[in-house]
Amino acid sequence: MIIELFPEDAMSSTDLTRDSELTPVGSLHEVLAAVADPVRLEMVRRLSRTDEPVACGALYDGISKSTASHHFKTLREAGVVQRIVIGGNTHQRLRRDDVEAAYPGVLESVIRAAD
Amino acid sequence: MIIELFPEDAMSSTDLTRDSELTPVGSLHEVLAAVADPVRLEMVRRLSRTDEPVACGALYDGISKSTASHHFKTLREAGVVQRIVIGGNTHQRLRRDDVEAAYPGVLESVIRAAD
DNA sequence: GGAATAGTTCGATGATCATCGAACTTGGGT
DNA sequence: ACCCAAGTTCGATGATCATCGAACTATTCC
Repeated sequence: MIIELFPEDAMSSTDLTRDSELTPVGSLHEVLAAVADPVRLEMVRRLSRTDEPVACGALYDGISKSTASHHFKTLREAGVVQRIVIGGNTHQRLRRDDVEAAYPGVLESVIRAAD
Repeated sequence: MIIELFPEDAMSSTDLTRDSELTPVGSLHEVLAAVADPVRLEMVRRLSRTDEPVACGALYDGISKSTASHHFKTLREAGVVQRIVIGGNTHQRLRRDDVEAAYPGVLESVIRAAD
């Protein structure tokens, strides 16, 4: 089984084997705007139920693949999630500790409020 | 000196003497969307420096009165601030405790992160 | 190699929203 | 009574963004 980790903004279809350097967490405004959207908040909520990477398909209902992909990108660019490929399948992992370090308490309290 | 308190959504220009029943704090999505905007976040940040109501004019720079009024309305409808008239001048008061009760830690951590 | 599956990207579209100026209202001061 | 200062409301405008389908890419399985 192959596990690949993507740097956030250097994703191109012909460049899939970069090492796992993570984008810094975005501005407070970016993070808040990311989790303010109901669809993305639900994605974050589901991700928060475990510390494991979660397959994309398990993170949303009722929207198209392309819309979901757009929301993943927004979350990734804000530094809230990280894309991880496991055995050819894309997963998302919540960057709990990174966001906590940048903005202590923000993500945790939002997740608690969303439950 | 006269102090008047407005219920959030029953504000009309001919109805200025209602008692001070406060709107419940809005949904998590409303609160997050309210503080996600940079202009409104700065308003909240300035309000958080004191527990007193603050005059409108002291809460923003570089935008028009009408734009500021729009942002105040958004914050009020989300239940984040309350409008208070003191001696004929409009002030805003941060509803710290109400938001804290509804979504523990959210507003406090955002304010701390904004400083 | 071919089919099937998973995800991304690309336009396009419609909705939401931040912004402004202008007109209006209200309250205070002269 | 009159004016001035402070806020609100009303359209209008431009920007941003959520959404979709379609086309494209990549990976696994047969």
